[in-house]
Formats: sequence, structure tokens, C-alpha cells
Amino acid sequence: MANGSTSIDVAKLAQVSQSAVSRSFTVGASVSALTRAKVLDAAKKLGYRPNAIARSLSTRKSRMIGVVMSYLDNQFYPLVLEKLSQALQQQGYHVLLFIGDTSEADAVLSDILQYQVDGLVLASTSVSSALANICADAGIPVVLFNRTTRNNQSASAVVCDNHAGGAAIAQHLVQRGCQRIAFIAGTQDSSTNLEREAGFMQGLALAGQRCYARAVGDYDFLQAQQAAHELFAKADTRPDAVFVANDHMAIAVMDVLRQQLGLQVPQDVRVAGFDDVPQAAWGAYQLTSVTQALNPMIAATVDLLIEQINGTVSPQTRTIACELIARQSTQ
Amino acid sequence: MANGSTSIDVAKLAQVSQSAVSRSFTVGASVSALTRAKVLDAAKKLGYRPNAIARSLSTRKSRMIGVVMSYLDNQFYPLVLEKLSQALQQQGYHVLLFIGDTSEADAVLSDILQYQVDGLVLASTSVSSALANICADAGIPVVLFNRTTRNNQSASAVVCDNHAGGAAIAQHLVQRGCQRIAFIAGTQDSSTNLEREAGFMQGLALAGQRCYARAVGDYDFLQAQQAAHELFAKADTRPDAVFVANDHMAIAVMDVLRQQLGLQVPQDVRVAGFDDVPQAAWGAYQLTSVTQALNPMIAATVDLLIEQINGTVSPQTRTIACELIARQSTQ
DNA sequence: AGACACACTGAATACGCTTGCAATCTTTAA
DNA sequence: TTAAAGATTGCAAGCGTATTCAGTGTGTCT
Repeated sequence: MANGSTSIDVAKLAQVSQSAVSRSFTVGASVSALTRAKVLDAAKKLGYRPNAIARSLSTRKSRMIGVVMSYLDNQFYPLVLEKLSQALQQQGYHVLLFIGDTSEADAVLSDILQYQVDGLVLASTSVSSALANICADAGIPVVLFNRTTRNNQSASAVVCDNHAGGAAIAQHLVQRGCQRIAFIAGTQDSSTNLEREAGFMQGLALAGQRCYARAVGDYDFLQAQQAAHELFAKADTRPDAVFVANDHMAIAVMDVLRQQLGLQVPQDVRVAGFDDVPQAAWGAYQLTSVTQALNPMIAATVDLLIEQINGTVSPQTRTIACELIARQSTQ
Repeated sequence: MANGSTSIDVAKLAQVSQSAVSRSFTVGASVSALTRAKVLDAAKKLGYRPNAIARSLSTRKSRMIGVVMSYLDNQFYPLVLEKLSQALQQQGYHVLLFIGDTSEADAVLSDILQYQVDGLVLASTSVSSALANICADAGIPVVLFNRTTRNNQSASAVVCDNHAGGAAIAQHLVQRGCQRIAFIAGTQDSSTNLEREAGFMQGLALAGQRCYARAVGDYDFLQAQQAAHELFAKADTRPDAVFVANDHMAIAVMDVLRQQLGLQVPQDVRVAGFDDVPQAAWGAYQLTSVTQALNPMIAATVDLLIEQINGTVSPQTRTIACELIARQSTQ
């Protein structure tokens, strides 16, 4: 925290009051063009930069948004972070980033709150809904990204239509003539998994089918591989299609199917995922997936956040439509 | 920035001075156990949290580190961010994140400096070395991650031994019997590319070979595909091996080779990358690569940062060893 | 010319905390 | 028992900025 010159130094050099300096750096403040010019000139000479910390203390607004994410190995989240960060920057906000898992969640939240963030985006499944509510109750706007909570009165949420997405996958696989359609779940009690699974099951039911087999991958690469082994252990009774609750796991599953079990995708088994991460489109996978409309989701998140900060809106959930992208893996 | 109670409120309730409250929340401060207990009790009742902004203003230390990254589509960087973020958290620092490209770099840097960060990690190739020096000269510790600059007097840097890595790849491909070894460059004037390329060329020279062909991918997925098409356009003169300057591009290249040109890897062409991102190990690619020892690199970064903040060390460059990981793609 | 609205300006105070300093209380040593 | 050392404590002065308020000067309207 190297400190250069202060507004007082600039004021002296420019022969004006400190107030004038402050005003010169505030858009819409009452300063004459002449004064502002003198100030900016002096500021440049001194290499002066307004101290955002002091400003925050005075205005009681930090213009920082706390962003809490899970681990970034699922490529969906880096994308979220990248776009979110840029969208917030564009609005003049800054990102205070926290990456971690449940065990640290409490400490993390406490830290974040101490930094007086103006708002909070929780994109980590590991942050308990209780904590989210604590923050929201403390009066700081919270937006849950890609998840919801049961008793979510005080926090906003932005999700895609996971239910519809799951149903679309079911319909798609049935249309392709699959008869023994399996499911590999993500983290069982996560809202994304619950909704995707429910939609999927309902989609199957509508087509007169039932889920042929089910395993749990917990949104984890290794566990997904394990799950694939489970489901496809016996050659004569193996599924002819599998919907994996996200692409991250689906890719792990495809690798197991092809490299270790010698199966062909889609000839022997059709595979579908969810999220449409960039890797899903890679030549070696060509994975059918459901695209989460990231840009609208990010836009909704930022909107909700800012509107709540401005107090013009109360907590609410926004659901963004998603779309099935059919690729080679279910051809 | 919802404000709860202040240290004064707590002081009143606990019947002590405001100083006592402050001291109760400062490790190593001079407070009796009794006083601290009273304070903590009152604080809990009021839901008091120390205001980190005010603390920063007073101590002139923000305990925030600015982290500037490029886009996160190359999976190497999310990993860096994840580990870096956790390492810094562990040291009691927080990450102020900026993601962006050159065009915004100036504004971004200015923003960061206003927030009085205690240090800066630049992992974006897009931040000009001039800017890095400006920060460093302004007295704030800067660590360049995975890159160096020519006239880098004032900023520290942490890099892996790109030169050795490039040489190792060359040696490896030669050992495999390759005769027509090509290279696809990343961003041409980036330090990583320059060093990897130089090491590679030197490695080839040592083995009595020269680079058979060369194209530029600029560390970009699409440009790498283009480059692959260029190099492998003519069937009769195509390379029998290609070293791609990073995995992100190498995967794009493999996809083109296999899906669009009908070539087999490694039978027809051997492919090697650099970074050893998780995807390199995926079943469909099994890409030979050079692993950047991320943990040591992160540790060095955090060390350097903290030592510079404490003023116990002057800017320096740390080079971490790297290691070739041979996989299927060069079998 | 007089009244008035309006654009600027600077002095002073607040934001919530840390910390040097001097005063007080508690131990400890002799 | 008494003095000196040490542990606690509260006061008050910052940290660098924003902003209210009263005051100045300018221009406009009649």
C-alpha cells in the first residue's frame, strides 16, 4: 500500500481547497472548469490518485462485490468468473474473490463482510444457504448464481431452467431410440442436480420410460469415472444412453467408456451432459449438452445486484431459458 | 455495504473505551483477558464486525493483493487463480481480481492502485511491462507470474524453466525418431514463447536437426487450428511431429489433425504441448506436455510478495524447474 | 437599479479504526 | 513495607476523503 500524495498535497499545489480537489474527481460535483483544470494539472504533476479506501470509508460504499466460487476445475466456473468480473468492472464495481470449500465458508464470509462489500455473488455450492441468509439479513444484497435454496426469502437467485433442460435431454434421447437410459447425478442435494434430475425423470415419464439405472458422481471427475464403471460393469445389461448431470463429469464418463470399456460413443452408448462448456464442443468429445445462456445469466446477476444495492428491487429469482445442443455423442 | 454497529457501540455496551474494543480484535494487543471477554461478548450481542476499510485507512495496509489475469479459457490460468487465491487467503490476504486484455490494462491498473493494494500479481500477458514498472516504481510490490520483461529492474518474477522445457521436448521428439519436427508458436513476443522456442530450437540443434516448419497460433484456440491447417496442408511434405507452445493450442491442433485431416496421433504425427493442463491427461488426448510445477510457483509468488511487502527482499526472478510428461501423443 | 436565482468555493466535520502517550493499576523485587 | 517494573487503560490525534453549510460572486429578470 504505497502511499503517494493526498488530496491535500494537490490542493496546496493547485492553490485551492481540499474540497475542490475532491470535487474535481467526482463526476457531477460542483466545480468550475477552471478549478478542475488546475486540480487535474496539479494531480498529474504529483502522480495523485484518489484513495479508494478513504473514499469508501467516507461514502460508506466500497464499490466492491464479493464473489465466492467453488474450485474452478469445472470449466463452467472460470467462464462465469471471467464474464462476471468484466460485467462488474463495466459497472464500476470490483471483485473481491474467494475460492474455497465448505470447511472455510464461515471464515470466508466473515472476512468478506468485514471488507464492507456492497454485494455478494455466491456461485459456490458449498456455501450453506444459512450463511447466504445471514448476509442477506445483514442488509447486504446477495445473488445466488446457478443455485437456489429452499427457504430463500432474503437472497436473489439466477438460475437456468434446469428442469426444462433435463426434460429436453430425456426427450432427445428417447427420440434417438434409446431404450435403457441411465442417469449420473451430481451433488445429490444441490438445486441444480435436483432440478435437472426431476426434469429428466419427468421427460422420460412423458415418453413412457423410466430411468434405467442411476449412479452418483457428485460433480466430481473421479467419482464420475467410478459411476461410469458401476453402470457399465456388465456388458449384457448396460445402458444404451446416459445423461450425466454436467459436462465436467460427462467427459470423464466418455473417457471411461471409450478408453477403458472399449465402447463407442454414440454407436454403443449415447452420452449427454449439461452446461455446454467449451470442451463439450472439442473434436474428441462432441458432447451433446444443454447450453446455459451465460451472458443473460450474468446480465441478470449484475442487474439484480445493482438494483438491490440501489434499493429499487426486492430479492427475487430469475430463471433463464436454456437450449439443447445436439452433437455427435448422441447422433 | 450494510453497516452494523461500530466499535463505539460495542464499547458502550461493554463499558470500556473504544480503544479496548479495537485492541480486543487485534492479536497481540495489550488487553486483559477480562476486558477482551467483555468486549467479545458485547460484540457478539451486537453482531459487530470490525470494519476492514476503516482499519485499512488507519493502518495504511489493505491486506488486499491485486491479481490481473488474461482471459481464463486456457485452463492453466483458472488453476493458477485458484491456488493463488487460496495461498493468499491462508496468509490473511484477499484477492482483488481483474480480468481483461490490453485495451483496458491502463484503466485497470489505475483502479487497482486506487484501492491501495499491498501488492500485485500480474499473470496477464496483456499488461505491458511499462505498466508493471510504473507500479513497482510507485512502491508497490509486483510479481510477474509466468512471464518476465526485458528491462525488469523493479518487479519480481516467477517463471518455470521454459527454455529447459522446450529443449526437453525437442530431445524427446528426436529420441522418438521424428525427422520433420515443426513448431507452432504462441504469442510471438511473449517471454514464455520466446524461451520455449529458443530452448526447443537449441534442443533440436544439439541433436543435429533444425525446425522443419513453423507457424504461429498466438496462444489462441482458433489461430492454432489455422496454424495446423497451414503446416499440414500438403500430405507429402507434412511434419511427422509438432511441438505446440501450450496445451490449450495443442489440443486444438490435435482435433484438426484427427477430425479434419484424418491423421492419427501419434502414428502419423506426434504432438507435444506445454503446461500440462488437466485436459492434457484426458483420455481422448493423452498429450505429452511439460508440467509447470504450479505449487512451487505459487509458493514462490506468495513468498516474494510478502517478503517485498515486509521490505525484507528486493525484486528478483525465481525460476522453477519443470518436467516432461510423456504420454500417448508421442508414443 | 434592485431582487433573486444560481454556480462556486472553503471551512469544518464525519466516516470507523489504530496507536502513541500518559495515567493508572498490579506485580515483583529488595 | 516500599519502590520499580510491567501490564492495562483511556484520551486524543490521526488515516484521506466526501459532504453539509454558509458565504461569495455572477448573471437574469423586471
